[in-house]
Amino acid sequence: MTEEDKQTEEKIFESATEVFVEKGMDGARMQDIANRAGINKSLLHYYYRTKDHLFNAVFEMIAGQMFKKFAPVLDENLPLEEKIRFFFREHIAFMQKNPRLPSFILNELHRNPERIRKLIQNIDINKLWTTIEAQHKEELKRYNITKENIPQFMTTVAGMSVFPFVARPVIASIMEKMGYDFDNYLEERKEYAADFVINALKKQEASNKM
Amino acid sequence: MTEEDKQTEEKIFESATEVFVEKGMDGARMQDIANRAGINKSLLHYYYRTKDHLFNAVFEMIAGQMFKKFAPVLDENLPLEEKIRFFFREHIAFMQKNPRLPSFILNELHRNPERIRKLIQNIDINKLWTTIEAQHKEELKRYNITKENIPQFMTTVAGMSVFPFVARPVIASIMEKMGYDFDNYLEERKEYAADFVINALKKQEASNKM
DNA sequence: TTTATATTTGACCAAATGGTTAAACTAAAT
DNA sequence: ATTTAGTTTAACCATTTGGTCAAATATAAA
Repeated sequence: MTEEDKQTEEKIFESATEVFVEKGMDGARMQDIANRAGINKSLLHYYYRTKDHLFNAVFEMIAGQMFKKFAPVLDENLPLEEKIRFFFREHIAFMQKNPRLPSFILNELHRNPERIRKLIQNIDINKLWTTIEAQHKEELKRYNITKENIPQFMTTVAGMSVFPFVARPVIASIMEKMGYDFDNYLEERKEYAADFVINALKKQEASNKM
Repeated sequence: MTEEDKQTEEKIFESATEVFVEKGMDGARMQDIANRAGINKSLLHYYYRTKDHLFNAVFEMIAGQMFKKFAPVLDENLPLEEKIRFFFREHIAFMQKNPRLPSFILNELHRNPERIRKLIQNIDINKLWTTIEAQHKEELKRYNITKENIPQFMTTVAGMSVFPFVARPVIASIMEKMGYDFDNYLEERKEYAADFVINALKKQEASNKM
């Protein structure tokens, strides 16, 4: 039945997501996925021909989900400063709920770089820049953000948000030794990161004037 | 012979390093390692009993190498600002030569978090803080870096340095689309990151005074 | 030179793993 | 009720893979 059908196919997809995200493509085992879904291994091949197919389905969904999280930043009609706060709040919150996604995605992109082309092919980066520039012309000028240095700025912002999750095991261990709580650190990071970036920009602005 | 011996064992180690760093533990194949070393697969087991043993040997060497790169920052007798510049220059330069190490290390720590304990067990973090505090008491106060928020600060700095390498495929692809050069971006990042961090601190300082 | 020791190899093995298939089962259509 | 189509399963297969072993080779010691 369509109902039962969806249930099975969906269960497979969910279990596959779990296993792939946790172990990566190379470490994942089809039997493991079948076990978690509580079904026979053959069903995996019945619904998704091969491990590769199944993995692709999962990866595309995950990567899409992650990239979508960046979009609202462009839509929201907020001053740059507020957008920065908005971004860190939303992005870190999303990763708090899905702490393994960043590592998973970056990792698999590393293993298979061609995948990236497919992910970013629809994005017209020059248009993106035009949009941003239109929205924040004065602020960008004030903060000395140019088309030339925007990659530096963007990767700084992205890194501040993503790095804690990519390096989670290390950071969490060290913090444990210091008697601090990692979850608390994440919570505080939403504000700390935003403040840090905004401070850097404002100082830049001050230096500019001289 | 000791000479031949070392040559073989070393060749194995080098090939293993290549393969493990490139493919990770799960993706690496013993046969692949043997082929690159130009020797019989059995020799791998002769010198390093199992794949796990071989991997451990490689990982410990790599991780040690990476962590050592953080040490000079503490030794150097420089003002904080200069230390920050020194760190980004040295750390990014090291990773430029070994662009895959960060992903490799973080990944494998993710796969086997217990490994971290072994890596950081010798580090007395409280003592580390005392050292830093002694070296930069005034600056820390000025910039409002406390024992409570130092994890935020340290991960920010580490992230700015490491993230470009962890997310290299994504960043490089997007930059290519923009007509920019990734290697150039890395080169510029040494200064950009330092400036950015120092700016953030200085603005913090300015706000503090009010 | 002969003996003992270390090194290297090819053949081999057992387990794991992705994938196939034919049969059994379920449920809707006739 | 019977046929038909879709779903699920157990048994099976071929290949890969980490690992072993005994024989062969080279090297040092006697």
